[in-house]
Amino acid sequence: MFTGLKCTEDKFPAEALQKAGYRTLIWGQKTYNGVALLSKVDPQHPWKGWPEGESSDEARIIAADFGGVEVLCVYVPNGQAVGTDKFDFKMKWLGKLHETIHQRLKKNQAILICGDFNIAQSDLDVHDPQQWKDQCLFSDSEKKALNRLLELGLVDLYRATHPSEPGFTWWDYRSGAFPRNHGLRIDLILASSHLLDQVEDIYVDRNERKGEKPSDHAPVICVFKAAAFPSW
DNA sequence: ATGGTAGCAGAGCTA
Repeated sequence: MFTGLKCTEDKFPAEALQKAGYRTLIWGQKTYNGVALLSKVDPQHPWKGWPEGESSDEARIIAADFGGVEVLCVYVPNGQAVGTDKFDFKMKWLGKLHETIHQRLKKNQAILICGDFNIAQSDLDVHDPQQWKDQCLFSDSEKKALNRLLELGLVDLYRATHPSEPGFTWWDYRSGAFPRNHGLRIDLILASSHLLDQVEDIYVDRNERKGEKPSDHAPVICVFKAAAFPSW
């Protein structure tokens, strides 16, 4: 699962990935956004934008069914700052995501929603909750929107298995945030609750935030037991 | 105190 490709599909290394054995679902966009799903099994019923055919100008969500579990890759708008037009757009986008997930859970569809949520939910998810209080990524309205998603019946897989580890996934490029561990946990894997028992291992790979030209995010790696996807 | 860094694209916007 990838977000923030910042390129059109022709610039994404799909061929190399396919040679390495991955199926690729890509929704690219010039300069901004962009999402992709890689898999070792065939995706079924893929869609992007919004599921009922509603179009979207921004490449922020791509999904497909993999062996009976629908996987949604999301790049939630950053929101820039509380009170801006971009923040309003973020809140509206989260409303649509809520409705989309609600429809799927109503049909008992097993789902996994992973990506950059651009929201830190609790004090444990933030290096300095006082500094971040009421700021974009940590405002009450954003936290409430994320809580509404979870209340539909989803589990935050990392937090459920690591109740006291911060598990930061993002550190600003500025001010030496990574070496100081001034991070936030904003990249999440939310799942239908029955999938929690199927988690073999889940962790943040901090090594991806090191080295030459790293992303400002580190990936959350989740390994499921084979029983989670019986048809694979 | 409104900085600071990075990517894309080729200046300024977004994060």
